[in-house]
Amino acid sequence: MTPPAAGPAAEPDDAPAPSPAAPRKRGRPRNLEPSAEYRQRLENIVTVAAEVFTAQGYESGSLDDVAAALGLRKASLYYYVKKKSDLLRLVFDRAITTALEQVEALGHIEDPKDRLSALIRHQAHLVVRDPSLFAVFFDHRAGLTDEAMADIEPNERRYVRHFVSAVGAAMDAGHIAKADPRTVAHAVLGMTSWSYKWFDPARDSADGFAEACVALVFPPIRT
Amino acid sequence: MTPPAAGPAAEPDDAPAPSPAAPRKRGRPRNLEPSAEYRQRLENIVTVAAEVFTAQGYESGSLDDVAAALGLRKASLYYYVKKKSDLLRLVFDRAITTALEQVEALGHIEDPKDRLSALIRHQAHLVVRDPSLFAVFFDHRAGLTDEAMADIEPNERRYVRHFVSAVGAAMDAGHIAKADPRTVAHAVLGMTSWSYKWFDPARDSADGFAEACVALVFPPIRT
DNA sequence: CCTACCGATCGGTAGG
DNA sequence: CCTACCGATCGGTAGG
Repeated sequence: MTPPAAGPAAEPDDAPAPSPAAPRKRGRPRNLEPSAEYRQRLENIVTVAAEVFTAQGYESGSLDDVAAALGLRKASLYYYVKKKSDLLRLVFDRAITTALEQVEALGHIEDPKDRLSALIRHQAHLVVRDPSLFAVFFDHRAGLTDEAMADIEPNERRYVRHFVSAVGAAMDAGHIAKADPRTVAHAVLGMTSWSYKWFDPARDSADGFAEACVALVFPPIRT
Repeated sequence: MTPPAAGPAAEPDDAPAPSPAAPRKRGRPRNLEPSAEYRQRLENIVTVAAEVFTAQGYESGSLDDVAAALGLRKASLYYYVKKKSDLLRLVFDRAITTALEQVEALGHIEDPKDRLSALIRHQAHLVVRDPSLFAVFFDHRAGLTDEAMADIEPNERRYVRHFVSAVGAAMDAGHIAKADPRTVAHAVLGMTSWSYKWFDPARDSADGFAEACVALVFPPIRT
């Protein structure tokens, strides 16, 4: 495997993109972008790290364990990350990024009931699809550095806000009982997210679970 | 502080209580029961350990950290436990024991709707009252030894069964939509238990939260 | 991406 | 309940 000129493990080096008016840099531009193969391998490392950290915890899942699961030596991981906590941060980044992207794609739904239903289905499927990613996200926050935490928290808040506002809209439209929207939003997030602790794909159906959650919040017309 | 003759850190030593027909043991009976003060101090250690493990995680919360939070030296903890994982097990024991006791006290309620409502209120208050105890219980299972795990799992299953059967009864009685009872039970457990991740006593009301959960499952009559 | 290695932390023990 | 201490693990580095 040929090392790219610069990867995430190298010095930050992400100078601001030259503004349109900036003078052209002299000479051959440095290879700032890591190669596609490199990024691909890093993605794989993150996936495996999430599995190891889920099974053993962040602290006791050693870099030797992660490397072994990848068929590498520990020192080779330092070619991809500068420190262990970078691995954790990458897991967290992937978790909120994918979650947030998908939720944002649902923001356009006008009808309050449809929007909240879609959010519930989304959250149920998201967590069930990637249990180890979210197990790390939910259970190993203590391992994050302060800086990583500071980066992630605003995104998390935005995420929760989508649920709070959808819950509030559903209340205003009379679809669910009036209560504190933040509380109810967290109840909804809890009932869906909790699945990483019990859901067994061999036994449970993702759709069945998602629909059960929707039906709990919006009970089908009763006789 | 005077050491009791034997504490949990000593050899198991819990010989079965002599059956009524067993011959009287000769001589002064050995002091098998740890003193009340000793047990009290151990309880305190468990409380503090739960806080330390919640804040830092089980692996990175060192025995030095736990001892310091108690105003002790690390080696002194070995007067109370034989190994670090005993501390974790004691936290888990306290969590399921109190949870199970309270749930069992609710089993007598006949009306399915009342019973499930009571279970929901119970779970909400339980977790909100003792967030660090349950944070450890929910997030640091990986630190348990296999034996501790084997001891705790059956109790946990019994606990879940209470919810599954109450959910099933509420479905049969037509109070909630028909679905897989196990799935719905876990949804209910999730929406209540999740509170250890977001509930802020300075901002949120425990009763308000509990009632919001009940209202989500049993919506008040709508106009 | 690997071999070899160092330093710090930490669970646990000795002995009082 | 404490002081002193040991051994193993593990994150991280040197150097190729």
